[in-house]
Amino acid sequence: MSSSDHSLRVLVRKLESIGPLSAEERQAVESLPVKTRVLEPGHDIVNDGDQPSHSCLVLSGWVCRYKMLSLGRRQVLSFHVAGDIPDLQSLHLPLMDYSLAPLTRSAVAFIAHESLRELTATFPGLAAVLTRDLLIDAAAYRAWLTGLGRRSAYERLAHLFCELYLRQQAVGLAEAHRCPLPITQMDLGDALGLSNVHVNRVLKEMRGSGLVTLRAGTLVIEKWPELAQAAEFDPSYLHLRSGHAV
Amino acid sequence: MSSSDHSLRVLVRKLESIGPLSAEERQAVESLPVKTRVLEPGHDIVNDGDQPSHSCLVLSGWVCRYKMLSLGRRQVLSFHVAGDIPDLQSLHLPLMDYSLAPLTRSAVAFIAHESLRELTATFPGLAAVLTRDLLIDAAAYRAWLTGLGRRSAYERLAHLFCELYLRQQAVGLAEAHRCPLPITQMDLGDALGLSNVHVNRVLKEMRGSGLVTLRAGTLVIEKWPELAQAAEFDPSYLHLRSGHAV
DNA sequence: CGCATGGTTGAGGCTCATCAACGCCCGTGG
DNA sequence: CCACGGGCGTTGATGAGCCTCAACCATGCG
Repeated sequence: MSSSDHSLRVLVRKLESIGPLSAEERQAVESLPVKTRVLEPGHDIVNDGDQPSHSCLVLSGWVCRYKMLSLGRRQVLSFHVAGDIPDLQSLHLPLMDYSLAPLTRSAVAFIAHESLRELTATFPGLAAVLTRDLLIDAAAYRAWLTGLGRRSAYERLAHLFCELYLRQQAVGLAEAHRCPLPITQMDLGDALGLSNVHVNRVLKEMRGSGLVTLRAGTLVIEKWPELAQAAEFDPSYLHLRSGHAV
Repeated sequence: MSSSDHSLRVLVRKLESIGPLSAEERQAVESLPVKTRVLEPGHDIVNDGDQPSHSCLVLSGWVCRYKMLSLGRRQVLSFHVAGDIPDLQSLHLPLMDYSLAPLTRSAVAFIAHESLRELTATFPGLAAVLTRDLLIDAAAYRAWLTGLGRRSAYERLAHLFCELYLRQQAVGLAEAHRCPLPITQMDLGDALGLSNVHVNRVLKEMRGSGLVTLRAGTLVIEKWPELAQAAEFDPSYLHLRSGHAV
């Protein structure tokens, strides 16, 4: 079931934000066989403990990785937008150690591991880009870890906003000074190790200081320099190819 | 400058804890050219922002990854023991986004990226094992992230102890119910997002409840089941080949 | 012996969690 | 068309968990 509507272009765009692709490589990516689905929040894509035979490319909407603890405690590990393949690592590490779920209505394309193996065997350049993508992922974990361990609630939110803006900009999903952020304050809290109540209070404070406004699923960054400074944000961990002027 | 004393056996042992190696692969790893050094705490191995041309294999002692923030805030991202190559990712991601430092007097072997590239080009099986190692690293980040975000101080310490015990057991560094842990309470705090004072208090509490004792650089696990339960510890994220009975 | 490093303990305070109530928006069904 | 309900955002009150500061102790080393 090939994609007739070029939905795989979001993947090409993402990979090109990481490293250059040849025309052949672009072509090979775009003709990957996929199964497309539209998913609603509340229905997980893959679960902790699974051994999936496909990986999941996000085509639209927002998806997150998360882990659960007792007493309903949830930790969101990352957010994903169009172009991301959050469970790419299951190609090399069969057993899932986290779950994957849509946070909004999302379209995803399932790509068989077999297809990916064939692709990377044929195009070592693509294999290298995908490896880089996995390692950039790890760099993002390091940044989040630093935030959870040593940043205040205010700094954590500021840092997350910087990251999400730049990542979306890199794949053409952001406008000047604004980008989509259609997730609940609960989800933000679960990502930042905070309660939804406290997220709300910090957002109010940020709004008051005129740095950032989050409303109706849109993030508006009014003062990028101040925001980046408050977050001690250094974009190098995203390892983006392009500059990121705002 | 080859290793005359087979110091690379620690690497073989580590890689075999991840996946099987053929005799040729073992031989190839053991004959990697390396430069060995002994390093003292306080002198970083690699720094945030560097673009190293070598990766660093730990031969003995304890090494950590860390990131710094303003006001002296430090976040330790991982601990490493003999057999680990903490900055292996610099082979694919040239720019370091964290620093690497010894926590005790440590012996390390520097392996040129060029040598590693040659090795993985010749032995795809080794390339696969190294990739798996990088991804297991990411799994550990996820476990730590969950701890920092959603676990109490007590649970975080318990979880860390479980991880460090099993990882050392996997490469033959642990005895029954005990293993080395020669790092300061300050370092533990910087890893767990806690102050050294609070680490001290929680350790006292654990000692009191008879679960775990940490003294003179040795961790003694008196009640593994209770400890693992308190931590909600699930070892699957370590993706070890062997079972891990205690 | 004196000093440095790291471990231990107490007092007080701040950040953030929890609980609870209320308002808004929007979809749904009578 | 309106009543109802659920999800989400907002606000207040209270308290737990952990931090900071500061002092003191134990150990090891020159």
